[in-house]
Amino acid sequence: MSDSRAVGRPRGSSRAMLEEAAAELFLEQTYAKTTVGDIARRAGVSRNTFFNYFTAKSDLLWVDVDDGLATLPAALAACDRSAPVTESVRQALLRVAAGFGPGRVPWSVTHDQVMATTSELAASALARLLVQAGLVHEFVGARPGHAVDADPVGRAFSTAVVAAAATAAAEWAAAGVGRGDLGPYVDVAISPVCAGFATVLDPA
Amino acid sequence: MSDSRAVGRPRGSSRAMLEEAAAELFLEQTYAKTTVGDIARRAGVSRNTFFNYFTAKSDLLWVDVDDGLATLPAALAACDRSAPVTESVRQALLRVAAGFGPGRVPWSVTHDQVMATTSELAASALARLLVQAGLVHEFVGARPGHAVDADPVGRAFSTAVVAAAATAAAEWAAAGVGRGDLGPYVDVAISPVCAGFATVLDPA
DNA sequence: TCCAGTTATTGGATCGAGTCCAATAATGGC
DNA sequence: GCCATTATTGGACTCGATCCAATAACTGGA
Repeated sequence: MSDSRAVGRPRGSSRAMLEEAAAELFLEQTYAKTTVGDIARRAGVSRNTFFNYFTAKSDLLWVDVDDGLATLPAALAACDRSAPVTESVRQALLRVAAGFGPGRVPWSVTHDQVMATTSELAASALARLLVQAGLVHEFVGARPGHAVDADPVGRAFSTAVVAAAATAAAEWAAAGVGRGDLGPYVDVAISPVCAGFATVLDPA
Repeated sequence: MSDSRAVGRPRGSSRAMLEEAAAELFLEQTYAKTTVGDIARRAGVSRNTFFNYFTAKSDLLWVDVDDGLATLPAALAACDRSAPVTESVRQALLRVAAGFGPGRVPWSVTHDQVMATTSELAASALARLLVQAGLVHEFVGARPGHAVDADPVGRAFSTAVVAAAATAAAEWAAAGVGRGDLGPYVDVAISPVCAGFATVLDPA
């Protein structure tokens, strides 16, 4: 799991450079009015190099979010396996949410300018949502004692709980200065979902 | 609310023509490999004319879905206002789902070929999901006795329940031949969500 | 019949995201 | 110095989407 970057031409650029350049430009102009070419130029690299680091321009809106979301698998794995599934998922999501304090608000949601980019943002948003829901569903399905025929229910739960959490995150970000931590927002949003599915998913 | 198409040059083409042309091409080639130009050519119109009828190529994946979703406002309005909110929403969604029988499976979900188009489909999918969630949320918020400070909860409920319904629809479509009506799928998926939020949203 | 207003259709130009490929640069190991 | 490996680059290309000006087809009225 080490670098394994001992051979070949060393990178002359970095993700961070591009992220910084993009952040500047998104402030100066809008997200929409900033082209990939602009970002690459300011970062001092070729347009193609940009696509060596990011698969899409919209990735830049999610750098912070993706960092946070990356902790979900670990949070799920660290759960007490004797607790009810819904409770485990709830705690895992809260743990992920705990990673976001008032100061750490991702690009995708803060600046209203960005929000104008509805369609492109929607695409990238759902992509992430589905990935997280998939992780949760995998976790739910792996629990011993989980009935196979309850799978549709598990999938519904996974999607619903992640969607609720995402909604909470959106409200938190929109709350502006004075929003506290993300945790409480998520708690309020996902607890009813977990409670509702508890009777169906958790062994009697 | 009548035609009001008495003046001006009459349309030489129609949405239906383009939809048919697209359906043929999606079968022959993939969705991905079919360009807007292809569709327009087969329909016998200009490429620009296509964009007079549809705002995006992806709209074609959702013609059936959009028809069905259009009935949601009416279904919500027709609800018994004395019943608990969560129950009203549940019934409204089930009524919308009832519009989809085994024979009526929309393009967006049936053919696996289409599913390959993840990103473009995701964009259009979330757009629709958010619209429906917005409608539900509006409905929930308009209920008398709905506490204003419960608004975040209402929003979480709206998003979660719509997401669960969408998941159910996806499973239903993926079930292949022999899938029955959409109703039962949706019922199983959204009932726990409604139950979970009932204690929080419905007046004690 | 001619004209004005209205709407539909069209061609052409333009932009920008994303992909592909072949050439080249910079490293480490031999 | 040669080789395998990896990063970077330029260029060409496709395609979705937008914009604009021109034109076609209809209406009603003078």
